[in-house]
Amino acid sequence: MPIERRPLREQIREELLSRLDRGDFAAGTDINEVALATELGVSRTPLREALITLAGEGVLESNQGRGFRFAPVSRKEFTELCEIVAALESLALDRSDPAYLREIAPKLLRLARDFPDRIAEQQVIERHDDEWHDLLLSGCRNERLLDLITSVKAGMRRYAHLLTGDETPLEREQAEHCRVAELLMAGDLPQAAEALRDNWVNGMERMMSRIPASS
Amino acid sequence: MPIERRPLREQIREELLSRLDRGDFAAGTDINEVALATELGVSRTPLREALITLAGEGVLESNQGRGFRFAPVSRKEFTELCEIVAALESLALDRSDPAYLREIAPKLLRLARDFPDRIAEQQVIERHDDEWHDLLLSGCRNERLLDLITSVKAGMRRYAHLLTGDETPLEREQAEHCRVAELLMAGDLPQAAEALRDNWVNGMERMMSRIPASS
DNA sequence: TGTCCCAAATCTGTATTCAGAATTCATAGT
DNA sequence: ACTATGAATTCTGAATACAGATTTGGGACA
Repeated sequence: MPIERRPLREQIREELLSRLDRGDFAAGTDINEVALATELGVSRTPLREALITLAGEGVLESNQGRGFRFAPVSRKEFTELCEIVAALESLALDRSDPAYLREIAPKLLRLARDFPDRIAEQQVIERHDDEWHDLLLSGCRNERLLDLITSVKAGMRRYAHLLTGDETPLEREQAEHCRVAELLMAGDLPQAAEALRDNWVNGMERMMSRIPASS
Repeated sequence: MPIERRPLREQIREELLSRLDRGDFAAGTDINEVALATELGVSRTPLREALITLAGEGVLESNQGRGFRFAPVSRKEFTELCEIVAALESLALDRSDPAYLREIAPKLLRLARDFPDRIAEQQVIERHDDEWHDLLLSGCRNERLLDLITSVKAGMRRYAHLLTGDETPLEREQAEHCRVAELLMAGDLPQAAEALRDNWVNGMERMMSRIPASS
């Protein structure tokens, strides 16, 4: 059993993202490097490396002389991110092997129907949603594209916790996933890609009201 | 005249990218941090920060314990990158103000026609090409998308120097740019986006033969 | 009371140092 | 001659140290 040995900066990055999911950080707040490094039990060096990576992904902003801070959320930015991910996932679907997609379609349908109960914790729901999208794209042969999608989605994590307590939209999300899966089973790739884009556009609208108006 | 004060890591990143354009680095070669830092006259800290950024953009690879190296080039990866940029630029065009596009269309046409002579240095041609694309997208209201495009294009810089000495394809590139500009003048956005995608697909094919077969 | 200014404290950006992993090179053994 | 082994070297990953920029807080002055 090979023990995990990978750069601290990556572990730190993931820890920060997971804390972001839990809503531990308020958007727009400054990061104190010494404090955070101490809290994480690492030195500033790998922490800063992680922060720089996150800044590159749009999770953080950096200003000369005043360090990093969590980028403020805004409806405009979330719209922009959704547009981007919709286009990228749609492209990924287009670059997937149709045969493979038909093969996993039943599983996608099952996953979509098994959408966690609305009582479930937000964390669980999100993980389930991610799992579904990951499976959907798992047949994409454009590796760079998959990496890029992951990176862009990291930037969306700042918005995740805003959905806590949401209930009604869940059914919509579920229905849309089912629709994509059904279209894939029917082998209609273009329509499936279209439905996927719709899923993102609708998801964007669902989130909109939850995002505080920019100051 | 305010003197430039911004993080070293950014200046280093740009310096490395510009050296990459000049073909100073062979793809696949390891980077010696101390040597490179000394050569640049900086310490390893900001250099490593720049390297990490470049790794995030796909310019470099990093392997635990053995540092960074320029990611090897391959036809597969270049294809992937072109697919991505084609989709992103096409989306950017779609998210631009049609009126603004019609406004800059004449300038785009002029720029395209002024394509540098084939005798010009590769560097000049590339800068001209970039300038054209930048102007084309300058009206895109999705700022995140513009940043993303810049970042993905950084990953393509490893391929730039492979085109040196190419001559014939220049006219094709010029013709394609003109076509996009003309469609924009006519106000036909969908067709222009289509022509832009074609431009990337064709550019990809032009490059293909220049990329050494992966070992 | 409110505002401006300056000193102290805080924090970032960069350099340097340290520890341990990976590589190299020479040598012993077959 | 070739391979395996291990010590020496080189290099990365991480921690610490340092310099200068930014923020904070208090006191002088209106």
